Amino acid sequence: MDEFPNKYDPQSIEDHWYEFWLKEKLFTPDPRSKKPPYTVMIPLPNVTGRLTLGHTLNNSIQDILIRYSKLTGHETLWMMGMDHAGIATQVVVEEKLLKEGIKKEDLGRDKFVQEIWRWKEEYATTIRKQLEKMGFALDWSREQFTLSEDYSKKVIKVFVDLYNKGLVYRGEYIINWCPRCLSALSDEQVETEEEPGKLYYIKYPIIGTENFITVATTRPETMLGDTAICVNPKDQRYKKLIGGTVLLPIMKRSIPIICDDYVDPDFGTGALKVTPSHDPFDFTLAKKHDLEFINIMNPDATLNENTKEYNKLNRYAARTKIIATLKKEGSLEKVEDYRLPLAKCERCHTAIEPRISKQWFVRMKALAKPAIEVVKNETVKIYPKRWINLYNHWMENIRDWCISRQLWWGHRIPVYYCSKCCDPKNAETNKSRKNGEIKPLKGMLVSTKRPKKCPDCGSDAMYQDKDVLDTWFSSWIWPFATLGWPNKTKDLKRFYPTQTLVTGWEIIYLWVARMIMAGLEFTGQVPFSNVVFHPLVRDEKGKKMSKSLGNSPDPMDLIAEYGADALRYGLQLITPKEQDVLYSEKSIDVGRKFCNKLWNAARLIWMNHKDDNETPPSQPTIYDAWIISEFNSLIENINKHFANFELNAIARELYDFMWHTFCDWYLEIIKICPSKDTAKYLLKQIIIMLHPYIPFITEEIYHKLNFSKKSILLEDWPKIKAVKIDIANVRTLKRLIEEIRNIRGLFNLDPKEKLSAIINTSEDFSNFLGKNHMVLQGLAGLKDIDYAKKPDQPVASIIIPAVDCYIILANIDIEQERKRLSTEITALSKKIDEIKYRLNNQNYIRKAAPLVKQREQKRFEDFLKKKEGIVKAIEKL
RNA sequence: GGGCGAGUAGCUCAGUUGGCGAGAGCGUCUGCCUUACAAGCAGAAGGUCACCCGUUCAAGUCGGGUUUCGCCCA
Repeated sequence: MDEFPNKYDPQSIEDHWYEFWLKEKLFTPDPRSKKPPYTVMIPLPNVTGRLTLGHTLNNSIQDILIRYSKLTGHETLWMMGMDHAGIATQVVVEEKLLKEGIKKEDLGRDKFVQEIWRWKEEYATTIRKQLEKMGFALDWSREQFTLSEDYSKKVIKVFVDLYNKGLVYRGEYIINWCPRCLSALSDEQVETEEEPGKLYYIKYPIIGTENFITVATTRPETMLGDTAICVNPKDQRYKKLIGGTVLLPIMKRSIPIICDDYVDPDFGTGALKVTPSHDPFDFTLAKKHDLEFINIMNPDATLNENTKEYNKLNRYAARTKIIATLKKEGSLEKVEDYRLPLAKCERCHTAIEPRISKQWFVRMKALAKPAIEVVKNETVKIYPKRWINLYNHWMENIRDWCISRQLWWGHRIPVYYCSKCCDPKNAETNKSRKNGEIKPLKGMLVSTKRPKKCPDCGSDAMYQDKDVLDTWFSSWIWPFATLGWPNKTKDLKRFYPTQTLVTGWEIIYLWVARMIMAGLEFTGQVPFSNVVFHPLVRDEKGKKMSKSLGNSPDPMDLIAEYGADALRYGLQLITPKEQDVLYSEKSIDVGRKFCNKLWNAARLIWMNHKDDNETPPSQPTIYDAWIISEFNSLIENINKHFANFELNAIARELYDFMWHTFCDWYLEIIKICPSKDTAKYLLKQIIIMLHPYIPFITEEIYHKLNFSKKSILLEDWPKIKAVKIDIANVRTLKRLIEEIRNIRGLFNLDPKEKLSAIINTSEDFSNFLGKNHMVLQGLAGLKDIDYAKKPDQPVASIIIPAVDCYIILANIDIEQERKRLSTEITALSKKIDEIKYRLNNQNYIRKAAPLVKQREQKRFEDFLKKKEGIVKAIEKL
């Protein structure tokens, strides 16, 4: 341990310390320990690919909380796991196979799923490696996967339990359908983008007259499935037509004209064509008015046999053909350019096709109610507070959750149908099962185990529902399923409910709200007491980072260049509390410089104080007392910030203290005025406080300095140590040095030139300076100091509270000095007038807090004295 | 159209319940390789706290309005 290079090299130490932590089992908690628990559940990364900068930020925050909690005496558990990420993973693997010329249908379900498992193993390894490189204190011994055999059992149990409680039903509904993935998507998996399109005005002849009614639509091809025209009942233009019939062009069907308040008379022509099977709005309208439903599309968004000659055309080709026909018929009134919001599949960006189909749903209203309550009464606290509004808004307007997906990768729905006596096409259970009344369909069984025989007819031809469950249906039970639920395990008892969930606000509905509901429903407890939302990482121009834009740097590249600690620290420094992060690589460089500074401070202490004690000094100097007192305020602030999850503020305070207080002042002072123990003791305290942010370098320094514990992670968080020495004189001295340095700069003096000074001050402070003149001389660059003497030549004057100091300058520019002092007098006079006005105000005297009044009075007196001093100084010039 | 957030130094942002001379980092400028650190040290310049009105002894901070930008929802 006698090597201590003057440049910090992260690459040479990081891997070693991670192995050390694992070997010492520092990340694996002991369920038998008596310490209070602190549990954090990682927002499970998807196995779709590598981690991004967003993950880096998210996980760094959790690591900071975990390490801080461990240092403050908690038994910590950071639960590791990954998400099978149904649709996302399936799409990625499908695309990969397509590039090799293989279609998933050619492989078949089982082989394709095997293919995904292979992919999963590969990427899980990559992800693990990345998390290790970042230094995260994850408990690898408890690692989970949402599609593991064990975890899957829990997911299936939840489905069956909810079904038995009447909270799961199969129903017909208009859903978001991706014609490429051939699957239902939840509302949250749909992204909307505004795109240029056209608005087509189509004339529908009114039967029994020569007139037309014109409707405007962005999707003319859906007219083949129209079953009504709808207008607003208050719309004067159409009032007489309500109850009439029109002839649907092309299809030559007659359809009714109805009215409803939902129709916006100002949009298009004010008349709406109603296509119940292919538009969510029209679907609701049709249910209300009991209209006919005509499905005109196949699952892949080609038209079906209900469309005559358009059969098998895809939707866009059909649109072109229909427009041509309408033109020929003279039914197309006009076409306008129009920007329309287009719904797309979040994963493959194909335009969504609304579609009526049979899907499985969870009834949400009853689950939401207690979940709203626990946030309101702060059993679950949300940081920052403003996200509560969003949570409440969604929860109060919650809709049933469509949980079936037409995918191959996922938990297969545990519903079995008898091929003899059950027709699943008719399996509509939402009506019969309302109000918790359970009337299972004939020949259908919902069960955790595959049945051998049909419960109704005894046939052994039972087959399982082809669909799988939404990914979020497995992750909403994450906080307790990972701890052993439904078994009452030691882990569950010890670590559940968890303490803090850290996540991005974009999954507040998808995940956070649902976890709260599941926790309450299945464990009777909230899953966590705190939810900390952190911002999104954007690039320098404010663009969201994404793979497709290619603007997200690979954290691994950054680690290779700057080190993991630099990445972690730099990121924390630029992460605001309530705004998105604008990432710039410069900030990582700031992190690197910070690490290097810390490294060198440790190096200095290693060189000069290696053999000191690591305990507080038994005989502190006044400077020791001063730095300990400064450190006390730091501890106080940081503890406060931790309580509010203000990690950015902590990073800033630590930066400022380590660099600008400890290094710039204290370490410089003790080069001149020697001290024992304090530097080493404080270094230890500082690296303990920095450890949650920059674990590698602090562990390295800890060992280089031979501190006593096996790992810095086993240390205790610093506590405030009362200071018994009056340190006011150190503060004045510091101020004096700053002012003298300022003068040096202003007069462009050679830093090597030693100056002479005359100081007039109190007896106490001159006694202090008498003993401490070396510090003043060293740090301000003085040679002689005269006390209680008046300057007899032009000088540069420094007037601060309780000290008048004159710097003797051989070739002083008198005019420059006069100007400087006059400017200062003007500023002071203005300030003095302001304060004077306030001090004399009756309301101020009556109302202001005593502490404020005291401070203002002091300021007033200081300003007056300073002005007086400067006036005298000008006279002497 | 509805909601949320933001506007403070050239840039990115801090600024607790109103109360010290509005701060930091980066950038710019000046001078320094001063024995831990040039990935450094010592300094400087730079602000009508978006705009208007109000509450108050006192407003960057609270209230109302205007405006620009960003995001979410329909």
